[in-house]
Amino acid sequence: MAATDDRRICSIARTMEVVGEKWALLAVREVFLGNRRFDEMVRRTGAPRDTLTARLKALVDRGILEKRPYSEHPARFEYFLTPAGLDLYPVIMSLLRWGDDHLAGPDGPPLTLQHRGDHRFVPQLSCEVCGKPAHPREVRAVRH
Amino acid sequence: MAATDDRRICSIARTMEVVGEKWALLAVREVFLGNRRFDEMVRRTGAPRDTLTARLKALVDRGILEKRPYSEHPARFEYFLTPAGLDLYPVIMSLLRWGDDHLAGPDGPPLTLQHRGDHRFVPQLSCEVCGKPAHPREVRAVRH
DNA sequence: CAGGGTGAGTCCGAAATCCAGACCCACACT
DNA sequence: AGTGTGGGTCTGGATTTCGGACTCACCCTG
Repeated sequence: MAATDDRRICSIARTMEVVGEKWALLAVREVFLGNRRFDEMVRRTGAPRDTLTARLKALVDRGILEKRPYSEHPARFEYFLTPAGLDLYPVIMSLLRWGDDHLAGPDGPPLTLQHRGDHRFVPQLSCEVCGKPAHPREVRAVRH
Repeated sequence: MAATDDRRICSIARTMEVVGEKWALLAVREVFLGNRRFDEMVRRTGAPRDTLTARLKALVDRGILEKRPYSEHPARFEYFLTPAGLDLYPVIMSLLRWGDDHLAGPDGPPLTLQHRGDHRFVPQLSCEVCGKPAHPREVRAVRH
């Protein structure tokens, strides 16, 4: 009977509420790639203009993007990443890595990345404290 | 006029198609936390039973989870991560880190993690090639 | 000046999804 | 006999998403 709301209080769930809606992360991806304008994002992502409008607004409201005019009069805008938005980089890169590893076609990953100009960038999870790569087996959750 | 489909071919988009639907990643989170059963996942995530049924089926079809019976006759099942599923760990941890950094309440992050039993685990993005932490500024996309 | 193009949206009705909650069935426990 | 549990299915309504057409203000070209 008890209306058991054992729903986990969790940073993952909270984050998903902010960036988990359809097209939100692809809009952010475009900004990371330097595409800051509405029409360009529509073209690159394939999102309905409608939906993209709503997502961008939400991302601005949530402090992930910042909307700046680059021309008044024909009022035109560009979207920039805030510091919080920049912090989504690991999320984007982890998704990219997984897709590269598990969904790449015969001609390999569609996009190649370079790190510090001198070697291939291969995203990986590590531990900021000890600096070593991290694997699920080595991590334990501690109820607090 | 040209029906310009400049949609980017991209591992991020492809990954989102697989795990980007609502509740999919939270179901995966539960399995990482050791909760392998349907009812438990419903309770912990708050997802509609319906939707969760659909997600689990999709995740199994996509090779991210594996459904194993742990009792026949009252037919009962548990879900396990496949190797591809385990590879989602960085995605989950990156989302967690972002939530910890940007959405935590006054009493800090809801969940603490431990790495190799002897220190706090703080998820971070690094480069597998050079082993160093990676920041957006240091990475360049190369059209190929 | 007419015609076309661009950027950033808005509006529309149709289609797909998601939702809460009720229901179901097979079994175990008391 | 009655209650509980596990893993669902069903239903009907609410919410989102969709593709495409439309708008509006401006610029550029001939």
